[in-house]
Amino acid sequence: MKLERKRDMTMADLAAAAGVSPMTVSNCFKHPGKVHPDTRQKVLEIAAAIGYVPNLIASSLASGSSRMVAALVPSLRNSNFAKTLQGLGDYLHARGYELLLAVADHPEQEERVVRSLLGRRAAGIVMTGGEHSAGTVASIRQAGIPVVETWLDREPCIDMAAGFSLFDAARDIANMMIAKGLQHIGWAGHDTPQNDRYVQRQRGFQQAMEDAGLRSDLVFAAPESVGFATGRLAMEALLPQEPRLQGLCCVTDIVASGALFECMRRGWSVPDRFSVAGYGDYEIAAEVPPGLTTVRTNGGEIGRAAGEMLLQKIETGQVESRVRKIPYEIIVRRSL
Amino acid sequence: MKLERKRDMTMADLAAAAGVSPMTVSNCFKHPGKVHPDTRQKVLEIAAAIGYVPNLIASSLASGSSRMVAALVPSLRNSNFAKTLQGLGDYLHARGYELLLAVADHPEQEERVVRSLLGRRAAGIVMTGGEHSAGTVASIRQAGIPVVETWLDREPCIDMAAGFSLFDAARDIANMMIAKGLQHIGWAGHDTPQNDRYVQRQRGFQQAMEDAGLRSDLVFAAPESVGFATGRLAMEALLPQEPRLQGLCCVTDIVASGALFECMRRGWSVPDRFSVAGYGDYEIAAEVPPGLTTVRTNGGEIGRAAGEMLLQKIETGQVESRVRKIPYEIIVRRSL
DNA sequence: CTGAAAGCGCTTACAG
DNA sequence: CTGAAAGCGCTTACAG
Repeated sequence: MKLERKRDMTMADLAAAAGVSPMTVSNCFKHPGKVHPDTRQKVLEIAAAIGYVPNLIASSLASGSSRMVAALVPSLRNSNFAKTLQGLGDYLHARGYELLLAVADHPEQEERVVRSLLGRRAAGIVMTGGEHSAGTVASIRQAGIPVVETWLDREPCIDMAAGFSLFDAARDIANMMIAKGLQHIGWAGHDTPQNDRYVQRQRGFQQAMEDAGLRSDLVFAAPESVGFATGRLAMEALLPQEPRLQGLCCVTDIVASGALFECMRRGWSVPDRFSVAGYGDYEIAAEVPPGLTTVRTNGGEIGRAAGEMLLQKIETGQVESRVRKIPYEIIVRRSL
Repeated sequence: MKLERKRDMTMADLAAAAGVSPMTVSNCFKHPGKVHPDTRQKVLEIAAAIGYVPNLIASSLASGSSRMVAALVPSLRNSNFAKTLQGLGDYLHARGYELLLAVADHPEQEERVVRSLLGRRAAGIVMTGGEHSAGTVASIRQAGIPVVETWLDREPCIDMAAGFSLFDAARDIANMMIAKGLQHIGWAGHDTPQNDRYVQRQRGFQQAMEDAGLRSDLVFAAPESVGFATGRLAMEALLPQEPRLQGLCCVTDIVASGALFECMRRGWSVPDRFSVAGYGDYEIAAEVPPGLTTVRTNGGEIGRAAGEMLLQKIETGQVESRVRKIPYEIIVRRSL
């Protein structure tokens, strides 16, 4: 007994049903202006009636264009990336492109995913950050596909970049703590040399401390993933090192909220007894008592800009500027 | 002047370079056992050397199989979905399938996205929840593609389902509040009849209250999106209605955390002055003082189960059981 | 405005 | 173990 594969309804079937040639059907969808209104209406009606769904795989192969852009993020749990993806998706959809989402949180997986995206002939790729394995970069270069790296505003980049300087933003908020008169400030971050986005922030903090002639080595680097617990652990680790510790500069608002929670548990008033700075301006920043002073980034705009650059490059082969700066700002609340 | 489209390196190119026929090349990748080890090694070496990337679009068209499963989520900001996607992705990748992620947060967008997924001939679809527009359901049925609806454990479903009863879980935790002796309990949720997952939870809460002979209409439904602010707004709205209010049962841990923040601001001790129940056991539940009692769901397992059912259906045409129950549990901390 | 023919880059039986 | 031929469902110049 042989399993017969169910055959999809095809353009030829629709053409037969409508009494026209397949290529007239094709034109009805792709170049409506080229076919007589009556013919078009009839074809479209019959298509709807019989439930014809154009095979986009065949379409891509024949046309050599997938009209599909891929976005690669390291994690789905970060609301910043969610905003970037939203901004990117909205831009692409409005222009008839689709967004294919892929997740890769370590270099090996990234290489696998990139190969697959290239295999599916994505029209362009949006990546997160600027750290990629040599294999990934080589595949992309070889394929000659347009790429935008996001949360980055510097060259060298593989192709294009949209974002801001994570280093500058962290330095700015650390400087704000210093300007408040704090002298003993710690950093709560993540021990991951792979994650360049975290490394940049830590360096920005340290630069500010050094420039002010303050101790810059009160650094807690979470060994595992970074989260609410990191804020608590940082305080537990740093206070014994420096009992005069007056504040904590955190790699994300989540970590900062965890530090605020720890202050509540200890009954420490914020900012009188202890100050906390965040990064990201997540929703929690405005709600957690007493309100978190933080860096507001514009993830949505980064996504939109990435989409714009990518489509420009895809459609014209070039782009106005390879690097687009998306400003950040510091939002002052009551935690420092 | 004519723009010449850059041609990809093709299997024929690789075959020529290796001195074999294209179909031997194809076999090297797809059926390695069918080709002599020496030949295979040579082909693979040359492929790597010249940077050949198989065209998966052509492959899909020729073979009639995309080996690509699509997942549709309403939002990227929910860490529960992130876990489901992770569980699903891991399962699929281990079996040579890939995960295509799509986001749709309203019916209209869902229909568009589903049409596109069908057009790209996804091998199966994982959806979130059980509420879908008639158009979406019709397209899916017409295509005859396997579908798993997640966060659901009931029939009727379009095809298959994996999850638990959101209603039961909410009723259970409300019953726990009642068992503690609380009599005046409010609900903090979302005003969205479209979001069946929220509606089910609210009904579960109300059922518990009614069964206990208590007032079940102390309900706050956030008009906009639901978040930390919702917890605060619910308290502000419900307290005037019922000054004896003793606790709040919340649609998510985020909302519950917002309520805890409001208690801190008011200087109300939890749970003595006020009790709070969450839903989801997000990371914040264990960290926010004094610890949130909540429903722990198993998003990762839901994703894995969905993948398992889907591949079974894709590969064998049938499935052991159309509905798979994934248990939840109540995690007791100190907020009630 | 409409259509016959060739081709996109693979895979699938089927022979050798 | 290897390969010539047909075909997957579209689109693309090119004629009519």
